[in-house]
Amino acid sequence: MKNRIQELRRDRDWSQADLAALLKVSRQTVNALERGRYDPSLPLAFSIARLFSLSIEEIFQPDGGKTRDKDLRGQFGNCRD
Amino acid sequence: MKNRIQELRRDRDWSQADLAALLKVSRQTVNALERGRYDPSLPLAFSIARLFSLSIEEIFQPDGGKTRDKDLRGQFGNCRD
DNA sequence: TTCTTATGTAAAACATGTTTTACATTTGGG
DNA sequence: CCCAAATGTAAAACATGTTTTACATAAGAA
Repeated sequence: MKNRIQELRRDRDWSQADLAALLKVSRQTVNALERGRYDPSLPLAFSIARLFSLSIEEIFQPDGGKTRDKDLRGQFGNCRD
Repeated sequence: MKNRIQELRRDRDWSQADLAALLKVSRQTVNALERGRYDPSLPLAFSIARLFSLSIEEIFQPDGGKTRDKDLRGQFGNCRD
């Protein structure tokens, strides 16, 4: 998943710490999100979208990561519950 | 976070297992999401939205849960890193 | 150069999301 | 009633997201 958090933050001249405070998460979380180390939870994604007055889709874009199909080879034919 | 997954699934006459297969997650995950036991990851939310050809915002709605402010009393005034 | 702010990183602990296995309950059709 | 499919639930294990503490580095201002 790609995101435009850094771009949107810089447009507003906010530091990572500023943004973290507004979102009420740690600065490390903002840093990790900007650097693509992991994706935010859905609730945090909503907070981010609201803060920037954009839709989630305008900020986050599936990029061939987890939104793409998993590799399922060899995992079928035995799927009892 | 509220969601309309069950409604959208029933509109299409799919079982939870059908939907799980389409999303490539377990049936228990679909059940848990419908029953509001937890929110999906952002990537899974995207998969769900795409499957139903809707935006994430049309399916998921913050409902006063984690999207609302945390209780921050007494947590400020000492925020060194 | 020194001080300060901003940013990158790391490890541990903890919280949340997901799978697997397994079983119970409900529902509708025969 | 009986049977099958659908749904609800639970515990353990594992994966991912988040916080806390702590430190390193870069860059700019004084």
